Amino acid sequence: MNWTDERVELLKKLWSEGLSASQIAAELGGVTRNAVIGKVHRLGLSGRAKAAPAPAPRPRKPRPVTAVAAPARPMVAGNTVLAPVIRPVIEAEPEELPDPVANVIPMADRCTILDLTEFTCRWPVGEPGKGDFYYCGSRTKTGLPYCAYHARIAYQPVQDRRRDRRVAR
DNA sequence: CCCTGATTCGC
DNA sequence: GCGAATCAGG
Repeated sequence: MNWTDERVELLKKLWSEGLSASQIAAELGGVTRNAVIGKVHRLGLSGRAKAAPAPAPRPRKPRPVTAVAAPARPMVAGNTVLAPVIRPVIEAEPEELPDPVANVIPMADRCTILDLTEFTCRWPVGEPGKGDFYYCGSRTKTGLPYCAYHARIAYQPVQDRRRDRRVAR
């Protein structure tokens, strides 16, 4: 590709409009950004007036939404009042979430609210007051109120939980 | 590591 | 004159 009058005019126009050298190169086609910059200098139109405030502030990747603290309802187990469940703010990648099908809680682990300790997973299953309501009861992840499986679900952004449910159905 | 423009220098 | 390579910087 050679610098025809036409291409030079387009270069001048785009450069004055504040496009970056690489953008102009892509627009023209057949040249690299180095070629554009070189030409710009040879034409003596370096140092643009004002356009392009900052060198193309690129859009930032949207962060995964972080989980919000759950309502702090004290849990009672026998004489022991368990600390309210506070959900730490943790970022989780949706891809890392466990397979919902794998959520089979062994009968041996299931327990009522009375059986909960700081070492049993407090993930509720079913509706309170209904017949089949129980807690996961698996060994908790150290320092967390849930087992490894439910911790990952608990700290997943709400939007993603909703999406997963839709997909699973 | 993505990008920016500036400069150099062999062609 | 051209532009790849390189540099300095955001």
